[in-house]
Amino acid sequence: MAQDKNLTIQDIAQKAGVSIKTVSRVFNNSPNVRQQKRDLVLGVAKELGYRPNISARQLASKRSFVLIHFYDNPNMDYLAGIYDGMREACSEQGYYAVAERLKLKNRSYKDALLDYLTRNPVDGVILSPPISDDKAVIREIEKRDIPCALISPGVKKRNCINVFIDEKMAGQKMAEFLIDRGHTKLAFISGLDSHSASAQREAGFWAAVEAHGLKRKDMMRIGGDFSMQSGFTAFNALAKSNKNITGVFAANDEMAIGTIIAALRAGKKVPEEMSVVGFDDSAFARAMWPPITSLAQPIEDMAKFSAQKIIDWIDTKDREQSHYEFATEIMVRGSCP
Amino acid sequence: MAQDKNLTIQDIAQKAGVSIKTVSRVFNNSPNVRQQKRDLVLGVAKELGYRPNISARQLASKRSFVLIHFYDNPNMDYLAGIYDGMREACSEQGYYAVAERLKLKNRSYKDALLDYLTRNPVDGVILSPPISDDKAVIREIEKRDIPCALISPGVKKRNCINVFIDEKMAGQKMAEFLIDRGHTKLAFISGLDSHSASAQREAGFWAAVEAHGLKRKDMMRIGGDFSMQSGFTAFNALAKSNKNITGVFAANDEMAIGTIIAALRAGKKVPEEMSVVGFDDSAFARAMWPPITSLAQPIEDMAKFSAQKIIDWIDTKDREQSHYEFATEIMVRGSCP
DNA sequence: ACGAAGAATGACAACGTTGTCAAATAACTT
DNA sequence: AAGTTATTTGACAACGTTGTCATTCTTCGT
Repeated sequence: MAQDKNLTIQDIAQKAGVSIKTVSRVFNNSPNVRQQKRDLVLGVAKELGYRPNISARQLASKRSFVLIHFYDNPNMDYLAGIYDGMREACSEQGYYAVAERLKLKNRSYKDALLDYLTRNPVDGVILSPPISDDKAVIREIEKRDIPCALISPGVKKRNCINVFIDEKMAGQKMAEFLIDRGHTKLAFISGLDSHSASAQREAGFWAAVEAHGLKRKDMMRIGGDFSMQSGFTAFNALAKSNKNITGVFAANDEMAIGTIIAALRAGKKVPEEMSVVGFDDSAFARAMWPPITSLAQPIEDMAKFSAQKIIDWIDTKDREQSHYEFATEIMVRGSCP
Repeated sequence: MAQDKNLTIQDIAQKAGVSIKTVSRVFNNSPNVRQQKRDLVLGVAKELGYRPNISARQLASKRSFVLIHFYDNPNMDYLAGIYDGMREACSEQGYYAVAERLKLKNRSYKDALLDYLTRNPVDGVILSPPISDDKAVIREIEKRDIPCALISPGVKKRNCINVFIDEKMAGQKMAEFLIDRGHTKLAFISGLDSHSASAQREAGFWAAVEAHGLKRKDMMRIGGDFSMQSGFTAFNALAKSNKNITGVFAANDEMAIGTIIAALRAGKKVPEEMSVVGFDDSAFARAMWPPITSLAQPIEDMAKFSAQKIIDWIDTKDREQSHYEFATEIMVRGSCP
């Protein structure tokens, strides 16, 4: 198998003794092909190492074979994870994975979307936070009957494929991780309000506080914006208070890093005098020193799964289900061992 | 202009009163079309908002309209810059920008390349360090007559488009920046040997030392590998020596960050007791605290330019020149103000 | 065992470009 | 002004698929 040469459907059809159209049907998972022929064709194709010509497919079918990921969160780690996952699913099925930033801050982002959609037809869409919660965007996509998957949406939509982790439970797990290690005075550093995930993580935080009978007045809640910078300021707020916080839970890794650096500058040892946990398991969290204990979500798997489900949806014109929850894992590292 | 509807060459030809083929010629910058007709066609096309159908083009011409960037340096900032630059040039010309990692560490990377090239035909290639110095890769690409641009190659190749900055001069500039601020005891933290850029930056460093009559024995040279981790260890080496180094030049930002964090942990203030400069002007260098003084190269422009030149090369079957040098700039920030 | 209905198959024309090659036109030569 | 040559144009057949629709096989009910 895996020969070169530009084989065409013609070649396969000839060798298998069937018509061109039957081969085409097999490769499109179309119904109405006897299993026996299907196997025959697949066998011959594999033997000869045939790969369909995407351009011809696009031209004839008027499909684009493009799956696009619209995002507005410039976290490169996260994006790379999604892209890799998408690509894995796509390349198996002869689709293209594409990513495009949609800046929600710009007033005209909806026009940009429409513009993009008319200029570059796409067969499926994946949205990540915060766009997975943008009703206007989702509406436009639904209006065009484009299959759509939402990664970690704040509210699940019934017409989309929803792929998510239990953010609240994850938040609770992280808080309990701190509590289990003896910390009773905790701080939560929140992210941007436009990301509903931050609020859910916070809810989990408070649920853990409640469940373990800790006093709310020993807790602190500091508003951040997911940036390293806001981690610095958060630490300053912490230091100014006399709450004697020893456990910090930042809603993402960048803020955790910011907190740790500010702490180091202030001469406070991490984790000896203060433990910090993050969220996202980013590359920098691993590279920091101390490396940061963080919650890992299987973002690459989630993206791959989303892409796979969208492709199924395109192929079958029907999707089985719309809710898929993924498991998370705490990566224990030096910042809170 | 910019109407919707799927216009075809046919429509334009009709409205302009010329043949389909003439329109095709105009859109391919083919020679042998009277300027008058060219303008006419272009005008009509613009008025109607025509956009060529890429699939049909690919199918008929057997070109892929794909420009691919092969890389093996997982620095996301750098990659994103290159990708954005490529995409800008590509989208103007109806090309696709694609990126693919080639892991030089894997013994089979050459097979992976060949595999990729036969599976996914590409019209042009852009290589970034360290791949822009890999002779085997370059040879395979030349063998297939695929136009190729090298970004920051260690040695320029005459059959490729070479796009670069003067690494040695840049290194010298950074070292002199430290010297100008009164530092006389300097350290250089090198990167991986496989990146020739690191050696050139070091050469610049020593040139500056020489030019300013500083004593070589007051200097330190510490081997790193571009990772944050190696920045930590570098600082430790620094601290152990009794050279009393006050100015550190790291061959990239990650190592500069590592150095600073290690310094903070050791209770050494940056920049008060020690100044640190980096290289690359990465997002994290800007976000750190203190933010890091770093050398910015116009990587996005360089990539856009490379893509543009490759497309010209494809179109005209001939390239004008092969060496293009870009200017750099020191971004002065808190780590060495 | 005979239709009727449904499932499986194939012939052939799209799809929107570019390549080829011949025809028409312009630009020189002498 | 006629003969050459170069430039410009266009007709028509690819390119490798899928859509449509007619045809042939199955299966099932009676």
